[in-house]
Amino acid sequence: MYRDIIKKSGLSITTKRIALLSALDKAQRPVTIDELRNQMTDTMDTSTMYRSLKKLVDAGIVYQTDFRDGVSYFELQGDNHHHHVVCTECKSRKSIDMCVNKNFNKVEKDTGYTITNHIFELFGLCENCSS
Amino acid sequence: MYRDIIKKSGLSITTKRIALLSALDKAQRPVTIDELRNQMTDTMDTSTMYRSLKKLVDAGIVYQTDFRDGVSYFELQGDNHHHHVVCTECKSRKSIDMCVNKNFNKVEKDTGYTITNHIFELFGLCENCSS
DNA sequence: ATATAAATGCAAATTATTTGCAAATTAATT
DNA sequence: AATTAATTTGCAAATAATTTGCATTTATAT
Repeated sequence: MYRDIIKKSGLSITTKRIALLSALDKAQRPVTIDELRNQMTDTMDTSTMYRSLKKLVDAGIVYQTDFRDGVSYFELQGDNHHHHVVCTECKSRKSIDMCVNKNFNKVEKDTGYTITNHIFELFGLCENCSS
Repeated sequence: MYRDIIKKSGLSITTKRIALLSALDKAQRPVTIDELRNQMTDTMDTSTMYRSLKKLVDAGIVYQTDFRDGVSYFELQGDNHHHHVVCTECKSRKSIDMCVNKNFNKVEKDTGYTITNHIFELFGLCENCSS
């Protein structure tokens, strides 16, 4: 349940945030703020979306990423942890299972930072654009 | 030599681009467009910087990354390939040696994409901010 | 040398994201 | 349950990074 997910992070449980997670869940792919708003039945102010998403990202609940097209993308961090390849030409994307070893103990010991989340994306040319 | 690096990518060799690479080389850390312009002796229009950097990034010469503070960062892709940890609170950063296995053959086979570059960043709390 | 293609500067536009503040909602306390 | 304190939300406006069109200059290919 979304309430439990939010609660575990220490954030306040609000109807808007539940709606937000529900919309992200429905999308099942990285979406922009605009796409996200369209997915939502409930209305939600853009600034509120940004503020809430930031907290959910910092809490590790939402995956925020950057496909280098000037917009932030958000995706629900589910069990099927994954990343993407992006064509630098046509901007098409595919999901990939590959991930860096998620055990960040060594980095934490070396740097003193407590790692809560990460970003990993591959860029290149798709089959169409490389020919 | 910067000329050779540019040539190998098939881009035109211009004084501006050489100045750009030289400035990135001097910086030896991820820099924003503004920081980069300050490093440069030669003047260069902002739009030109963006356009040239995009090509250098696509060519795999420059590493472009995103620390989630609304600005793009650029760093010369040298021999010392590395990534970073970023504090989500105070925005402080450290370099780390850790990288995903750079052998992307399996991904290329699975997706049909030709991988030219990637982004990988860790986010969390630094020692100060976690206490 | 000449022609073609690519890169540059300028000025203006676009658009994602942030901020301040008052009202509303949620969490904590008695 | 009722009250207080803390957090969240909406609104409107501001901020600032990035992009675009076009004419000119510079680099590459013939």
